[in-house]
Amino acid sequence: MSSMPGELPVPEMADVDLGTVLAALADPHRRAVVLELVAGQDTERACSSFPLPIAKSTRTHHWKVLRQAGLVRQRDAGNGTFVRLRRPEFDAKFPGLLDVVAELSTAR
Amino acid sequence: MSSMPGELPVPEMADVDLGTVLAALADPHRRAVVLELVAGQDTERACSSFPLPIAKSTRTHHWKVLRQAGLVRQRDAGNGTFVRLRRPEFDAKFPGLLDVVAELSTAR
DNA sequence: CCGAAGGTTCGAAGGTTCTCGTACCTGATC
DNA sequence: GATCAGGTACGAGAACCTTCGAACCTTCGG
Repeated sequence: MSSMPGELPVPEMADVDLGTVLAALADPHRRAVVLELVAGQDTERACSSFPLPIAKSTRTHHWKVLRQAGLVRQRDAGNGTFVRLRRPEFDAKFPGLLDVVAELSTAR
Repeated sequence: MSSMPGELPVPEMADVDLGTVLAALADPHRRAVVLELVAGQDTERACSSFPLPIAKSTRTHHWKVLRQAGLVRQRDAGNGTFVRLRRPEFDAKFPGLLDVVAELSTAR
């Protein structure tokens, strides 16, 4: 569990389980978010910038799931929070997974 | 829904949703089964040949989930049932997914 | 015919997930 | 200071998932 000022705690990548990752990616809302993050390279994005048709508290829940699955890192800036993929880290542990899922979500 | 003599019904591959697939693969027991099937190429295997530490009725449940996720085809031979991956079909719709997940489940 | 092996169906318990509303907090803006 | 936008924490409900046991079915081997 690393935690810097404003950084919400995330699990060590070594402790992240594949099953947890797949479960996190199974939800359409979360997959949509991850898809946008992948598309935007590893840039940081405001959490409020995702057009999810769900309540505020539900969004908070989904961010938590994504954090705990090791997919994203979240920074609290007082007003507004920001997310970014744990890109190099995640790919080191699960090479190819993010790209394949992003590819499959986009292509039809 | 195709169904031949002894073949349990499976969804059309076109109707299979990525979320459903990822959810199916999120479970450790089911992932273990899929992993073995991938390792054994696309050979058919007896359902009873998988060393799962769970009750009979629970196994039945998991086979159903895997069938409905479009991952396997199951044949009922009176005594004993048999499974095989829907390999060429599945890869056509979700290229790379099965290989990546199998790879990530094996390597550690 | 009888039993054992392999499976399905059913119902139920226990846990988890997704969802929401309400209350509350923090920074920026008026 | 009041207000607003963005978020979190908490509690609750509905739905779903995993699991099991009990009852039942079918086939094969004696």
